[in-house]
Parts: sequence; C-alpha cells; structure tokens
Amino acid sequence: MAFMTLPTPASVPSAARDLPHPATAEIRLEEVLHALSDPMRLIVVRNLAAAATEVACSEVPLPVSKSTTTHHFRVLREAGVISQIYRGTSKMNALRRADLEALFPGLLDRVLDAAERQAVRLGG
Amino acid sequence: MAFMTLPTPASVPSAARDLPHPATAEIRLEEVLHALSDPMRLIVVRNLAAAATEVACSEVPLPVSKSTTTHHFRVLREAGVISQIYRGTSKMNALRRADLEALFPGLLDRVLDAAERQAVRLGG
DNA sequence: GCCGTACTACGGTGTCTATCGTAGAAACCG
DNA sequence: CGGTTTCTACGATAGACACCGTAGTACGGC
Repeated sequence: MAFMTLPTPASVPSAARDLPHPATAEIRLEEVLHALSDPMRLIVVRNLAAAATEVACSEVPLPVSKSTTTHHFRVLREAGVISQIYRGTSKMNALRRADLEALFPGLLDRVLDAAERQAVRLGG
Repeated sequence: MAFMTLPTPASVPSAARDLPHPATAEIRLEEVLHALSDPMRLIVVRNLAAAATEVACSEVPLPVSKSTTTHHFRVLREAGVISQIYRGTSKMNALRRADLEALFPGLLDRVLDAAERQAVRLGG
C-alpha cells in the first residue's frame, strides 16, 4: 500500500473532502423558502449578504451550539442557497446569488429587504 | 337567557363563527416563508393569486384529503398570508396582498413569479 | 510529531407537522 | 323537517427537525 505517501498527483484536487451541492437546475423553490424560514438561517443569509467576501462558519455568531450551526449551514447548502468550500481548517460560505437570480429573479433581494425591514420594525 | 333568540343586533356580526387572524403588525417573515414552503400551500396561494374574486376552499383542488386541506388553509391564515370568512356553507379565502405588500414590498409577487417559472421549467 | 483550531458525524430528545379517517357542526335547499 | 354540501375538530401515526453533547477528523503551526 504505497499510495499513502504518494506526492499528491495532479488528478487529486487540493481539497480532500468535497461537499455536495445541488446543480442550479435542481434547486427547488419550496426548499429555498423552507431554508429561509428559520430564524437562525435567516441570520446566516443576512450576514453572508452583508459581507463583501466569503465568510467562515465561525464568523457568523449564532445563539446555538456548534453542531447546530453546522446543521443550519448544511440545510442552506443542500437547498442551494449557499456554496461551501473547505479552505484550510475553515469552511468558507457564500450566497449563490447568480444561481438564485437566474432561477427566481428578485426573490433573494426581496427576502433580504423584508428581513431588514422586520428587524428595524421589531426593535432596530 | 333571552339572548338566544335576539334579532341579531348591530353589535353582533352575521357570522356566528369568527376566525382569528393575526394583525398586520403581528405577521412574521419567518412564518410567512414557512407557510409558503409547502407544495400544497403554494398551490393554494397561486390559485388565490390567479383568481379575480375570493375563492372557496373546495375550489382549490389539492391531492390530499379534506381535513389536510383544512389544515393547510389554517396554516396560511395563521401566518397572515390569507384571510378567511364564512359565507354560507363555504369559507371564502383571499390573499392579504395589501398587508404583505406593506410589510414586505415585492415579496409575494416575487414568490409567485418564482413559482410560475419553476412550474414552467419543470414540465410546463 | 504534537497541539490547537474548525468543523463534522453520531446518537438522543422533545417538538412540530403532514397526513389520514371518522364523526359532527353550520348553513342552505327542497 | 330532512337531506345535501362544506368545512371542522379529534385522535392517531409516521416522519421531519432543531437542538444538544461527545467523540473524532482534517488541517496548519510549532
């Protein structure tokens, strides 16, 4: 079993672990809405929308445990709302803005605006 | 207890059974999104949006039982998405367009458009 | 090689929910 | 009044889900 010390051939990408993302055509409106209907996940999405660059999971403070945070990020990824890639020990997250815009024009922006308005309305 | 046969004074509305609706300020984005994230309820909302007038529960054909249909209409009402009033033996339903538009401008229209696009995309 | 950081997988728990069938209330029609 | 239609309330069930803690993996730095 000599492959254990192989010098990482070109066919093997740098990231050992690949995360499954739905293709754009596989994204379903019901699942997107469900993903966005949880308060914790809405916080995550608003944070990602406000950030200029990609954001690590740990950079989004949620009032739940680490494992629950992981769970919410996975729900968002599996619904097609965010993309995730490993970068070092971190997992970077970004909104799939272009994909969502192509499928559901204006939807994400309206949800973000609605969330902002509600946040202001309820104790800004 | 003479009120049993009172001739319906002005203070008593014609409908004996009153349905609880959330006030506009009580409507929450998370609950609206959750209400819209179910396929059956999305069918209902699209039907109501397409109809010119108010629609009875029985006029929206869903592939589920009668009691399940009742359940879905109640979820939509309690989330603030629709209004319901009894009219004879029927219960009439209508979208709370103005309330939703005031709270979350453009949201409902974007969801309806997204649902339409997805329906076309997935088997016209 | 060892340690710290970041995230995950697993197993468990309590709650919610989508579904059904049955039985029944409320209003209209004859 | 009796029958029909429309919707509901109840009880039950199976599955989903939000949450936790523990244990473990992968990576980077020393």
